[in-house]
Amino acid sequence: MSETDHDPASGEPADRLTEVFDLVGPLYRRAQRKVEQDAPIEGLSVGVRAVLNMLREHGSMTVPQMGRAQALSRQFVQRMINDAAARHLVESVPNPMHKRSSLIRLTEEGRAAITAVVDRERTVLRQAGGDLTDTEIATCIRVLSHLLRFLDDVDVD
Amino acid sequence: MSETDHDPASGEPADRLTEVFDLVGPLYRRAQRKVEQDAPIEGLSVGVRAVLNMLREHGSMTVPQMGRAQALSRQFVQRMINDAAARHLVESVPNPMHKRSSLIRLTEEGRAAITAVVDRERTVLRQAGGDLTDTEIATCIRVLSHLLRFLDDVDVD
DNA sequence: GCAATAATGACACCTTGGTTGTCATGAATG
DNA sequence: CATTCATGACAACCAAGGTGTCATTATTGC
Repeated sequence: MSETDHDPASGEPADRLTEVFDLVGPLYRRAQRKVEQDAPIEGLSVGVRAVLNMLREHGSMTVPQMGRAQALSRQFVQRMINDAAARHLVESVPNPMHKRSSLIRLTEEGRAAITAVVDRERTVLRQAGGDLTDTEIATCIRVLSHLLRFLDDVDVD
Repeated sequence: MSETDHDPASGEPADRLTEVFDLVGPLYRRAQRKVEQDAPIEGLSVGVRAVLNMLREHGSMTVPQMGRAQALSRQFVQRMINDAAARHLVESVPNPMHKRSSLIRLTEEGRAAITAVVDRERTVLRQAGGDLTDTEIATCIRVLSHLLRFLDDVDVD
């Protein structure tokens, strides 16, 4: 049928990259649905989950830092953090570096919650991994990171 | 800065897959922003772009078919198609297979629009490709497809 | 030390991708 | 022929995420 009129195997890398992005969309949507259908146990919205996860892997940071790190608007991150704080998942501690913007830190409760969620996700992903090799996954990560870095010049706020 | 100094690359493939999804989110958001900041020339929303692109690569299909193909709700696809139809980017032609549900086909105008958008995106991606090899990209596509297929059991509608 | 500037927090509002629910209708199938 | 199923249309709704604005407070430059 109307296969790619340009031979994919020999084609420009750019064509293949289009394919990558055609996959990223559905993948993102489905993952999001899976997560929010799976994680209501902790009652974490996707946004809150995201910021908690940032804190989990990066350690304490300020709100604007988190926004920049994920190319999310400062205000959005703030809202998520406020939400999380209201549930005692994070707390703000004075920041020795910046007087005005305090560091956000996971509470024990928060750490427990995000760890539980991530662990649950990992369990699912372990099945999803299937026959994928480490090398393949590493390559995938490298490609995606590369693309992400390239698109990184967007400025929010 | 955000070196992975605390994140040992040890481990289960599942851990690496978590990384993949951690990349998919930001990538999706940024790509979306790039697209909609780049494509307002044609005035295509992300949704309309998506359905047009489906028609472009797959040929004419019915609305429910498109929904199933992308795990989007029938109604959402319909809205996008209606939108596109209102702008004469698609038209419905009688379907020899199903009397009731007509085939949606790209108009010349629609084909021109989606082709222009995709081409423009390709140009950007060509730079983004950089030093990525075809093999790497192919691997990435394989991994993502695999994951997508795994998450595919979601049912909408 | 003081004025100018930039960064932060707070809050309100908006857009939009996407779902769900419902209904009428017309087709497919028993 | 009766029933079921699929489609289109439309409305209500939700959540992710952005934008605009303002007051406040640091930080910087002089």
